[in-house]
Amino acid sequence: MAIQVGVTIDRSSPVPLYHQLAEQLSLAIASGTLQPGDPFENEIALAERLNLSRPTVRRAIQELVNQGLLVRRRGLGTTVANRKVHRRAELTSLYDDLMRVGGRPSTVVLSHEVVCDERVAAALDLPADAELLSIVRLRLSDDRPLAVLRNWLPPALLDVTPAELETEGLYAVLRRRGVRPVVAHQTIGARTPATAERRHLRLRPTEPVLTMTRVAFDAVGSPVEYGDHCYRAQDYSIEVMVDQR
Amino acid sequence: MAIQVGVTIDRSSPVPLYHQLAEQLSLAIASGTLQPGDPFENEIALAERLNLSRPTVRRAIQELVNQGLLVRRRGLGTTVANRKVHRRAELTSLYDDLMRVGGRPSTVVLSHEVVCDERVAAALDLPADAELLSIVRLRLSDDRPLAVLRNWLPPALLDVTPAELETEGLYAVLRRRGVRPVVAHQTIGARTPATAERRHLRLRPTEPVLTMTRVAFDAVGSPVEYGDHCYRAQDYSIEVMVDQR
DNA sequence: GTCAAGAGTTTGTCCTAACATGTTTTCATA
DNA sequence: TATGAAAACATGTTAGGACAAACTCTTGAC
Repeated sequence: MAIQVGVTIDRSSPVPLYHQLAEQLSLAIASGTLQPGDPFENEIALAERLNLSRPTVRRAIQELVNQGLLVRRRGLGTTVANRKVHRRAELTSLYDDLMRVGGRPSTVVLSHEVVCDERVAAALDLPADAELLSIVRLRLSDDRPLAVLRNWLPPALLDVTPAELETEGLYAVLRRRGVRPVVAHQTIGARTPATAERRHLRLRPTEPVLTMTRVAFDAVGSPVEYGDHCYRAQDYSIEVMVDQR
Repeated sequence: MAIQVGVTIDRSSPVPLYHQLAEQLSLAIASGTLQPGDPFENEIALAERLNLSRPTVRRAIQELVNQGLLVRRRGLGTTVANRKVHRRAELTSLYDDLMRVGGRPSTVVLSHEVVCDERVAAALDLPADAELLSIVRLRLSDDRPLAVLRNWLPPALLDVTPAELETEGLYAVLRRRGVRPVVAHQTIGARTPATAERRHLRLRPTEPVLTMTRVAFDAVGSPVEYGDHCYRAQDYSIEVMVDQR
């Protein structure tokens, strides 16, 4: 039999109804109230029970399907997806990643200056002579060096200070300014490190680094950040969810 | 002024109207008929002109927004997004990638046998004693070795033959069987290669390999493939589009 | 006993309609 | 002339209904 999830809808809230519903269903799945394979209450019954219209309920369910939490099959109904396919939203910074796994991250700002760089400007879709804030940071986890992070910020963000960057991740700093990256293009590779990088990361001669260059934009397509990072390959890997819709 | 794109809708086609519209708009953007920054005809006018309802037109536009082709702003209208943020659906195999850039890829099947592997079975969410088809391939581009590809396929795909794999990419073989991966979880790293890998890839002692392990599932959450690949880092990088919705 | 037709269930598509909310432009007033 | 209110405009949210298509399961015929 279909499982009835406890949901409360607040019609006076500014949060859209479909989003309220999606959040609560998502929580029910995350908390284990709904297990993978469990049949889901059908759209029409759910709409009737919650006094919502079918399009609203449908949209909430669609949101979870897009996240890979639910699977719909015509004629059969909707079921909770295999846990392995649950995708989580990505686009976090290394600092966030380390915080989440309980590391004790710290940052040393190696360099912080305004520059012009034709190649970076082109990648960010800015004029070639645009002033960019160039930042080089050494990221450590529990006092062990982990990565050398080179970043360039667009003209609107020249006021980012070294002090901010030593206490927070770059993305947190951007978020506090209302800048929210929503799409990024990353290229991931590997190489033997340059001398300076090897020294900073305390690598032995044969050890490789994992490299990632990233271009990030916000919702309206304004450039947010260009990054060129290299990581100690022994201690770091990059996880990516890929999907085709 | 808003640009009117030429669109023809075939109501007798089994293809949903919103998808017909989305495809044709997508084409107009790809072909350059619509340039980045161009204002888009508004939803209501477009619906009226094409004799479609607003929800249908909205859905088509939403599809393109999800792909990053369009940007909507309430009160302002919809515009064609900056070309840099156009994301393209990923989840292609190395073979497809090489074909696209005009390389001449070839494949040597090094090993092809049915095995049991507890670790792989767990990743694919299968019982520990499930029979898996283990495949090891050497991928070459213009006769230069590029990657060593180790893959494991679930019990339903034990009939995949070495001959197929030498003429096509793995994903093409799966597609012909009606198996369509829609979501994958990848972990990307770097390391120094094992002796056998170094020999196959003709690497000098200090050169690193880029590694990628991948678990792929289809739309209903059935496992499709487990892959453990290593690439010549000099000749290959992995591109990923990341987004937050 | 087996196979096929049909009923029932559930999601997929499409429509009309109304009101809300955020932006820009216009125009009247101080 | 400057300022603020209102209008015009575009997307966002929600509702309710109708029919289509895919799948399962039961029933009935051979």
